[in-house]
Amino acid sequence: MYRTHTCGELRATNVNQVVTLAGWVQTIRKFGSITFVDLRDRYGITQLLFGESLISLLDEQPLGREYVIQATGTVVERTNKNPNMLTGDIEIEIQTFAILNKAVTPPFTIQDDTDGGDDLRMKYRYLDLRRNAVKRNLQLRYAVNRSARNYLHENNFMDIETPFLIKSTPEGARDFVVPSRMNPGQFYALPQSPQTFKQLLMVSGYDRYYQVVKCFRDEDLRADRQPEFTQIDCEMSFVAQEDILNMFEGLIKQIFLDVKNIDYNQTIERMTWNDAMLHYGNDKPDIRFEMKVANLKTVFEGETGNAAATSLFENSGFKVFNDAETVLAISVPGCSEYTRKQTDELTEWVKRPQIGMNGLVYIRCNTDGTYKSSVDKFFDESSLKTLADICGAKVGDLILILAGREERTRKATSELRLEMGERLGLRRKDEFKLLWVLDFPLFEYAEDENRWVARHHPFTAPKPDHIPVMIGNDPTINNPAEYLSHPYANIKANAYDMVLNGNEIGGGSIRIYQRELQEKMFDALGMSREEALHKFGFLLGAFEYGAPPHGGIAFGFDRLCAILGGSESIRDFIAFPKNNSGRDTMLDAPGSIDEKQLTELCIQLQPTQ
RNA sequence: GGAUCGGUAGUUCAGUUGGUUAGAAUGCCGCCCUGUCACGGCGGAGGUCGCGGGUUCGAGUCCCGUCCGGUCCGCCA
Repeated sequence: MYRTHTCGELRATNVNQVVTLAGWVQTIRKFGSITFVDLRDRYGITQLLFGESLISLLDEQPLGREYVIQATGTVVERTNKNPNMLTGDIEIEIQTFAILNKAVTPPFTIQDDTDGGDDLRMKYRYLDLRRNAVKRNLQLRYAVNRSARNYLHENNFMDIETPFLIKSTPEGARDFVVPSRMNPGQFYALPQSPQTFKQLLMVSGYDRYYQVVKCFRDEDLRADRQPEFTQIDCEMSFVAQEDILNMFEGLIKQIFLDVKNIDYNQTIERMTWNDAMLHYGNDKPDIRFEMKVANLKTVFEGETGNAAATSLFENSGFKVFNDAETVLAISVPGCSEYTRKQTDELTEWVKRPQIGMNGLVYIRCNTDGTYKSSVDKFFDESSLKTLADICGAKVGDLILILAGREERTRKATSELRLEMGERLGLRRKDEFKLLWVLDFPLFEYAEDENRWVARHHPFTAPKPDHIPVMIGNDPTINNPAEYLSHPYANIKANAYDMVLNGNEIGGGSIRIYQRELQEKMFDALGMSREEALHKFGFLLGAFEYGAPPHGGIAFGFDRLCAILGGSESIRDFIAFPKNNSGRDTMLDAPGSIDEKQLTELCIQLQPTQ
């Protein structure tokens, strides 16, 4: 053995023991005849003391940062203790040491506050991983993994692996594709998720399945998105929505307890998708703070908005509101004293292309009970008061109003709400609020193709009482302009998302398990009978051999870890992540392949456009 | 596919209105130091200002193109 102890475990109780440690040189502090060396391994840092007798040896074999060394000596109590270190009461008085491997000077410092930028740390990820900050994240990830596995195991779930080389599916994200040498001209696809396999496992009778599994989607990336990411993928048989919600509330609570030592004993709130959109403008609302959206005038899902407000707009002569499809407002608490400069800045904020509004109207609910707005020309004091009351604004609030096309306005209002929540410090990283969002629409209208697409995926079942609507109606959209009045537009899915602090951390559904309904679904998505058979014949066939009612959920493992770790970026929680362009800068992947490999695969490259 | 910000010493950054020899901190190297733990002191080395072109007497600085990276929209569950 190279060592008797790790660098994190020696304490005052070990004094006088002769120990051997092995690890990396963190820092060297020379004082003429004595030298201190901080030795680091995965478990911690221990101070080594090289005394006078070792001076000449150190001259012959000088140490450097990140050298791997082995050192033997006696544990002694320090004269100057360091209360900031776990091993700060002791040091090792070295008798012998050996350099196991030299190291060149790393391109950035291996410290908690490194001087290296993201780019460089990714290129030398194996060095970055030595840093505490990154190590802590990976440890947290492992803790979440273990907690989830324990809980699922205790509840009879069985970990079953599913293949990575599968077949391309038409719906959903773009597939990553792998050429098959043995089947020239043909390709595997990497799974976007093990969705159909886990359903087949249900058909096979493995009534509780889980997997911590890689999924692949070839879409453009963000800070919180990777081309390959990990899901905690689960499926259960003989369950209705309520059973699933209970089971996985248990899972997330267990993770909170094991990983964060938080006893999440409050009821997990439930909200319909409609309410989420109406009151938060968002299908994954952050409910750590209120600031709900007031629907002054709205066309969302046939909602008419507030009649009093709407008629006020009609009488005001203020075209912006009166002509707008939708007028939404939020009441920002305690901001009535915002200066002109601040409201102007907010106006600029909503006018940025990412938000895309034309302007912002505000009403100050002054502390003296008066009202002052940016549209005083059109609304008298009593009208402003009426609007403020409709918005539920209190004295001291600043009401922010956006108007325009429904979809954009709602999204912008949601963004504005989150931004104001952020500015007011209402989105605390150490506060956790879970929420179920239920009753999503089953279908979404795809304008460019004039057809329905599955909002979740094509295996999601409608709410039980909406099944007849789906079966009894022709999915064809004859009049694109009025797709909203098509019966399919109102079919709700038996689906659920788990939301944590405004992030979707998990989502799933009760599945279709009857061939007829599944065929109707493919039909509704504009897939021909032949195409459905070709792509999903195996699933339709399986449903004929006794498929049990089933449903499941998948958690975004990387993102869950990031939120629990208080970080914005999932990259910090992945040992070897890819950058914004899907590149691994350490490997320099993806890369080109040999002509020989291409020939074997019968692949000819085209010049890039 | 689009928008936007950035690229200067090993690293993180500063660099004025276009003007002499491009700076700081940190890291690195050398010397000194027996109690440091962000050690300290003295000295030193270190630059294709991403790349290509243009404007100009003169470009790190202005313009065009290009490559790389960050963030966001579209896309994606």
